[in-house]
Amino acid sequence: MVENVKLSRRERERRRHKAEILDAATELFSEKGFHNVSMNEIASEAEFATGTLYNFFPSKEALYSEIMDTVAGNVLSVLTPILEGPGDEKAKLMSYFAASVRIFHENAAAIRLLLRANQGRPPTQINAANLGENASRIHDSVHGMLRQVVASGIEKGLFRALDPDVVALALDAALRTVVFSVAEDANEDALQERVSNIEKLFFRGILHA
Amino acid sequence: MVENVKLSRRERERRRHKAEILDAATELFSEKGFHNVSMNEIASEAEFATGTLYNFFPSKEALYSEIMDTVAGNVLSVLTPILEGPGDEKAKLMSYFAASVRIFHENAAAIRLLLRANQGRPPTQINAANLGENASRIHDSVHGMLRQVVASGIEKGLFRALDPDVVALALDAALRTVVFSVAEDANEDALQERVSNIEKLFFRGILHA
Amino acid sequence: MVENVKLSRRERERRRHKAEILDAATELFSEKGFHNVSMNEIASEAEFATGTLYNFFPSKEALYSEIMDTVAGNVLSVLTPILEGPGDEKAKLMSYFAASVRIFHENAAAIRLLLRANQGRPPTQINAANLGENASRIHDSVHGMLRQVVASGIEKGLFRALDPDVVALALDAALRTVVFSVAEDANEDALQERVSNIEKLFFRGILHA
Amino acid sequence: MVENVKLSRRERERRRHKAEILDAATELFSEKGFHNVSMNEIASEAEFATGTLYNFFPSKEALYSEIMDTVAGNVLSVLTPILEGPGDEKAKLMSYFAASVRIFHENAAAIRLLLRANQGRPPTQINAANLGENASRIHDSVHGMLRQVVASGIEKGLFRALDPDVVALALDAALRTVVFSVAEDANEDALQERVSNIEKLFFRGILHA
DNA sequence: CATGAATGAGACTTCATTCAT
DNA sequence: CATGAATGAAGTCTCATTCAT
Repeated sequence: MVENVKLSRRERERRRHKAEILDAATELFSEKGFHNVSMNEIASEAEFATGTLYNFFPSKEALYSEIMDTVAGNVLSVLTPILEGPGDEKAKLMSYFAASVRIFHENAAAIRLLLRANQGRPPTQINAANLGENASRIHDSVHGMLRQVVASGIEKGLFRALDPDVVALALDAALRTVVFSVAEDANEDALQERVSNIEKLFFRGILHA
Repeated sequence: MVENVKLSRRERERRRHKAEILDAATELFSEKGFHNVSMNEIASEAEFATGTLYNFFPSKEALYSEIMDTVAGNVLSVLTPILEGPGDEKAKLMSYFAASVRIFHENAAAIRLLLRANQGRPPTQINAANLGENASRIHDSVHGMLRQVVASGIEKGLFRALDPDVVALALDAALRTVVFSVAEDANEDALQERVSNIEKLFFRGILHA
Repeated sequence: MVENVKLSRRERERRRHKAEILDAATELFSEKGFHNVSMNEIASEAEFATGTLYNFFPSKEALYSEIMDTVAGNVLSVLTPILEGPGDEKAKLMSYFAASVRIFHENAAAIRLLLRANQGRPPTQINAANLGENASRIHDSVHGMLRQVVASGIEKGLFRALDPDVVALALDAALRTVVFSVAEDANEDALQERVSNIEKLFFRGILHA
Repeated sequence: MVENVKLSRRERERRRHKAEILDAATELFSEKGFHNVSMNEIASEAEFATGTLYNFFPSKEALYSEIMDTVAGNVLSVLTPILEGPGDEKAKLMSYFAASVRIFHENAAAIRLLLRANQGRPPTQINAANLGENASRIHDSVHGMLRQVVASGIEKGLFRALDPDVVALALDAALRTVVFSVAEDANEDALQERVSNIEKLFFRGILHA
């Protein structure tokens, strides 16, 4: 990003402050849930005054949304090239598994929040309007790509002829659940070990004998 | 239920009213989430005055808890005999799949609520105290029984030697997600069709060739 | 009272029930204060349904008032003949002391409530309207009679020429405070012993050498 | 108070606002009693929004408590040096009388509230917990010091051998009652005149002939 | 009269948001 | 931009009172 070059001190500070707020909010939301965290609490954790938050975000929901957008961007920027790039379907799925584990360790709190925001498909959870829609969008995106990979694998005769939608759903759900079944501070090896079980399970399940 | 015989009209009305409140609350909670539903809203939906709710439940949380307890009881009363009863492991899992589909159609709104309350393992979502603990308990119960079935199948040489904990987690997550991926008013056949895909996927994945 | 003779069973029951409610209420009010006792609580303690209370008293305040009126009647019916009857002033005061002690043991809870309701002269305590006015009335009555006795004693040259209003106030306050400084279940002898100290104190204070 | 020097405008305003709230609350509580005053009423009287009160006091009870603590501090800071300082017992009592009158004129509303909160010894009046405990503490403190003075006077042969506990109780009760028997806006001379009657009464009552 | 569920006004309290400094 | 006191709408819960049975 070329823009980094010409940032004034003011602008750099501004970004740093915004990031501090986002970090504090992510941590608190992840820990206690959207409704059990007040703006005062976030401000205090970020070491700013309450009003300052409103210089960066027009509302509590906007702050929440921005967290979601950020993590969604992170996740998609990693997963999209893998799932939509070149390569055979089995390899894509393997990369997807590996990448998911990595992303978890980088964005633990935010992802935990993301996952919790919108479990299945159902309506909004955060508020009646549309707070969870970002989370939904990323789920849908990943799910769509995953389904495409599966469908394509089936077409090529690589995978068994199961409903790609169901397979993608199951794959994603199982992976996410297992990844988040380990404590947040678990070491990555333990996690890898667990995930490899899912790989074995699924590959045998979908691959043609 | 023999007990019904001896109930006074008063008592019968009281139970009916309580049930009406529970139904209204379940519907609203499921739709909008715990924090986005007010007691006034529930009362209004149930066609009672606000204060009336407090003749049945000491607090909003207690009302929520009772919904959770009820659905937990329903689910466990169906699943426990299946998973802990007699029979070989493969048959148990098949029954588990079938039963899950059936329970969904009976308790749709409440289960949707249950599932959403506490996704993975993480801390509470509803409030800092322990509102989601019922949901957790049932997840843990089902997961434990499932893991036991898997472990037992592995011991007998029926299943491949994968981590039973991971397998149980994946199985449960995939099933739940798929079940709830269909619209609430979907017909049962479509659901069965989708679930049968999971069966095929998993059985091939875990059964010894 | 002749009326007792011809009371139907119905009427006798009614009175008994009313008395039971009054007793329960007196006990509770005395213990926890007017605002910390609910009508449900009183009903429950008296072993009646909530609505039944309203067959006897039009409101919570009326119930409270009736307690006050009753105890006021009791107190005045004992004290009035003593303070306004015949006899010299010193003897009247001595009888007043003795009678006060006796009344306490008979109406402990209610009097405790009475005393607490309206301490000095000041405005209402119970509610903005006039709930404490009964308590005020009896205070004023007793105080007036006492002042009259003192004034009369001064006129006759029996007592020192102090302000009768102040003397009456001090006498009454000191006596009440001392009487209620002993535990509710204290034995009467201890109480008598304490009160005799007040007698000595006051008589020396007001009698001419 | 040197500390005032370094207070920021913000801090000064904050203190002023807090004082305004306390004043409004004291006035209202004193007039109508704790339970008959709502937080909205206090806010309105103090010309703030309801929520603002909670920036200063965590609860209505805390607000009440702070009033009590303040007046208790005022009273004790004046009375303690007098009753526990040097000097003979008769002089102490005379100073105590004079000081009580003075304190009344300075803290009228609050003291009225204090006196009313807990009349004799009995349980709590304000709420079941312990709201009145401050009032109790100061009563007990003053009473204890007074008793000590009386006991000491008796030992020295200055006072007659009466029960010091009873004498202290009577003294305190009589004084308080008389002090509060005058209208809040009475002039101090009238009050002094009344109190001097109590002095004469008591000193003749307790002093050895 | 007795019952006790239902009512709904009103109390306390929280918290997202604003704004003067 | 930063501050943090002020705001006031909204939420949970209590309780005196009513009324159909």
